[in-house]
Amino acid sequence: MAVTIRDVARASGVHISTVSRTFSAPHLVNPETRSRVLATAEQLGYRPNRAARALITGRTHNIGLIVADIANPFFPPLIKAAETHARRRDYHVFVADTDEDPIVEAELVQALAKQVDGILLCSPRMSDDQIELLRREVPLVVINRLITGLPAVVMDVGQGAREAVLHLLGLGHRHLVYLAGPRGSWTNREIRRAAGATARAAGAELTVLGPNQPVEETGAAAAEAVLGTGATAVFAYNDLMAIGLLQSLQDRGVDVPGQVSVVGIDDIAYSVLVRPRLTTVANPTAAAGRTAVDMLLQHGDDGPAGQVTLRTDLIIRNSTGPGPYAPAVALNAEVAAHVKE
Amino acid sequence: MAVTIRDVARASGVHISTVSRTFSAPHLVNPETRSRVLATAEQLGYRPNRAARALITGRTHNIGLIVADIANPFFPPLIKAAETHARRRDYHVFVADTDEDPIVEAELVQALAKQVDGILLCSPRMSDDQIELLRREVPLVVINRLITGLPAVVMDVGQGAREAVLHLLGLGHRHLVYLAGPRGSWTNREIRRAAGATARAAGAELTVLGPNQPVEETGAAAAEAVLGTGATAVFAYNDLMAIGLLQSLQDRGVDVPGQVSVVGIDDIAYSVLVRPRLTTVANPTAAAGRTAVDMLLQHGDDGPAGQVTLRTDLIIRNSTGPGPYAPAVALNAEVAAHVKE
DNA sequence: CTGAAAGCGCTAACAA
DNA sequence: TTGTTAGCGCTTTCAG
Repeated sequence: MAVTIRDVARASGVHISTVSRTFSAPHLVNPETRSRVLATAEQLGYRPNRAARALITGRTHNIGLIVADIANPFFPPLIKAAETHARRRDYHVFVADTDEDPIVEAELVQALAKQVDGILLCSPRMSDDQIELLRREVPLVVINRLITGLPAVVMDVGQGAREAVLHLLGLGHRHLVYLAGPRGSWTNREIRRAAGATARAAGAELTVLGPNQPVEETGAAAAEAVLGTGATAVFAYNDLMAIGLLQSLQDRGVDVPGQVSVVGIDDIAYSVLVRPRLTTVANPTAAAGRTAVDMLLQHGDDGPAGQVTLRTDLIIRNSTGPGPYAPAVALNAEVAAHVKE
Repeated sequence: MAVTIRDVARASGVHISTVSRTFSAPHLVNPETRSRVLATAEQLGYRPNRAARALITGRTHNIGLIVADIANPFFPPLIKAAETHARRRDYHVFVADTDEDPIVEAELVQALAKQVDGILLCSPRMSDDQIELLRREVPLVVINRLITGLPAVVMDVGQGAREAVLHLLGLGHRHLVYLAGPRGSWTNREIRRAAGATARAAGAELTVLGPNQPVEETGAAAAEAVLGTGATAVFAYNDLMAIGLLQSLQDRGVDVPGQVSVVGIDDIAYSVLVRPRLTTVANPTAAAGRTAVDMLLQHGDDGPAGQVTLRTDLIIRNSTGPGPYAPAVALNAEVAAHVKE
């Protein structure tokens, strides 16, 4: 089999515990001995067996990352950032995909629990109670959801939604559609709440269409319904749906943003690849991934769990344009004041 | 700490080895005893510690999956398929991203080697020698690359390239551009070779532009160069580049496919989201992911490594149209005969 | 600073 | 069918 600590000990003429120390507590070993051990280890190609180490230290140096759908372009940048950041801290990341299914999600947490030092739950679809139960089995950090007492990093989609609605209002739109996301999504609730409050405060109408699976197809399929409402602007749960809608509207001969304005959320890479380029609320997914890893690894150091909120940014591109009403130039500030809670 | 095999043994009044057997060789234990053990295990919430098990069996039940860039939409469907398929066989998947860097790639293999039962190398950028060295440390299955003696699953991009070029030729194009992919990519070499041979056999011209990083930006940046060649059709290393080029051409007022035809490879989800919809060679990425997992897990059973080639399919959409020459209706069959080696 | 010894949680012969 | 006995490769007291 592979070369073990014993081989190194023998080859360098010391006891295995000295070899062990050389790797896990170098300062406790004589510099000369240390370099000799290191040299033979190097030469033999020795690499500590993490499973064995985990057995005794109780730390696996693995992290679990559970996402709703790897194929959704929202996740890859987050996964990538988390993985790279974790690796830099000598951790490996297990990635698992739940296919948007809360049952699978719970099973995955259980399956991974003993294999990892903690799990990053990204956009979980489980109920709060469910998560509450699971957190006893394994340290959890939740991304894109707020649960009392649980460490979390969320992207402030509420603020983003508010800005987006204000943007639309300022453009002269008075009847908006919110093309909702999936049931069980905290993000979806946040957006809906914030968008609703903002529209209401301005005396504008907001029609909610949904819930929907957060994929292009549902966006495209919603075109008829959107047109049926008579609204002149649509705010979608994510860019995927916004893009699906955008293309579907254009395929029907509806001009965007001439007749209908469309705004998305996430700022996925493809939002600049469609024409018109998509106006959207940028989510700091990479930062969220890194932050979540940090929170998980600090877990225990600073007692009670923190909750970090990351800023979002409205990026105005070409899928939004003037609405049928007079541009409410002063509206932005005015409404903002109202809305500020 | 967590509940161990000893707790279960005590609680159910048997020896730990009986508990062990209940889980790893159920048929060797009395049905009554078994159900009793199972019941207490269930009740105590016992879950075998995989690290401990791995230590003795030598099998971690983990698989490593190394990809060039998670954020490249080519990979997520493959990752997802591999992960789901592996999980069904009770394996977990470590996903790692190399950022297209062969050095990082090699380091990752080494780091993961002891943690996993094998590694799936997807579109590796390393040299053959490098990979040859690494395969001694850990079982490897390579995706999208052929290396003598190494199990591999490849998507037949050569055939796809041939079909694509024939399609273009049949449309009346005689001067094509191949917008190349990254250096070190086997896929890139295959495409180039097949496309070149096919064009040559038909007496058409093929200009190669590259190598390039396989991202939208380079596709967009290549617009000028493409126009400069005077070619009327472009075949890109992947959809990302094709889409970047497509939009960049349109932004310059060049009609696609009116003036220039564009075809990509991969058939990523976004290829139908752009207008015109992209003509492309569909790669069976999900099947590749599943097949690779199977090959890795069968490793050893059937001795020498197999090499599986998966079919690709040309999907004709709207980014390709008539070229300046007479449509060579009969050309397809004719050239195909020539090209068939 | 280094060696000896005792396990981490589990499996795998071997006996009984 | 079940219990006993060794470890897997490593860390961690505790002596020396």
